[in-house]
Amino acid sequence: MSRKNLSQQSLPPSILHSIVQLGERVRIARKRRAMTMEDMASRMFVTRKTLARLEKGDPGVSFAVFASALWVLGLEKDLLSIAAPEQDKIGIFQERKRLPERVRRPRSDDLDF
Amino acid sequence: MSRKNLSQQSLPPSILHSIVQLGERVRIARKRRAMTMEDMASRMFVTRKTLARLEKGDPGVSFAVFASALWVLGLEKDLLSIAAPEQDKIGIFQERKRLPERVRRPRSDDLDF
DNA sequence: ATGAAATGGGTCATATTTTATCCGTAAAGT
DNA sequence: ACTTTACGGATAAAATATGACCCATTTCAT
Repeated sequence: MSRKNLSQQSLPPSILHSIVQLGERVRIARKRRAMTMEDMASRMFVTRKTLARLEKGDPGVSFAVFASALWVLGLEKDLLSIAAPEQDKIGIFQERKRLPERVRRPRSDDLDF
Repeated sequence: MSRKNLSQQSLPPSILHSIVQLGERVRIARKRRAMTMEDMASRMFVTRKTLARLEKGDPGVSFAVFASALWVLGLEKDLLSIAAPEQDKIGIFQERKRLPERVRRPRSDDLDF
């Protein structure tokens, strides 16, 4: 009903800071490429104001807007450096912790290799 | 008025693919940490359904939701590997191209160093 | 095998984003 | 210096995301 807790409000400050910083980076990259906000926004299929919100670090912009910006800037491959399973130290450690002390031989009939 | 062109519709397939892939990565990281969707969602201050949309690769989820997920997973530092100005090859190249052939000495009175 | 718990999916109400447009200001190029 | 233009801010309307609550199904541990 009331949607009391949107991420925007109770957003950890460190996250908000990261988002603001990413906005600044998008702006820097755009300027380096000598694109106006209008130009870039149209290539992203959004309006100038939406791009402005992104560059300002508004946490409410959709992920698609952010991804589109990276795409227009030619930086879309950066996306896939996020949460890569093979780099996830915590995840790998946790996974190992769940392995059993001793392995049990399967019940002879369901050998799947 | 009509909001004809939302990013969701005219979204380059390669971007959509990246978003879907990121969703899968979030799901993998969550499972590795043995968290239920309900558990993780509550730590993110969102509902289970919103987290489900994220893991499914819905481009419409807000950037805050995505960032919160990374934060809960302990992967928030990954965010800052995106669009880093000092790694932006295209940007650096474009910037250099804009430098003038020859530098002009400033008009003597406005030396700012 | 069995039962509890996790996940998937639908609907409705509401908050928020996004668009479109106008105008003022600041900045850049000539 | 001047003129063009990019940028920033307010508004209203439409589209969408999000939350809350429902139940069905699957998955997991015992």
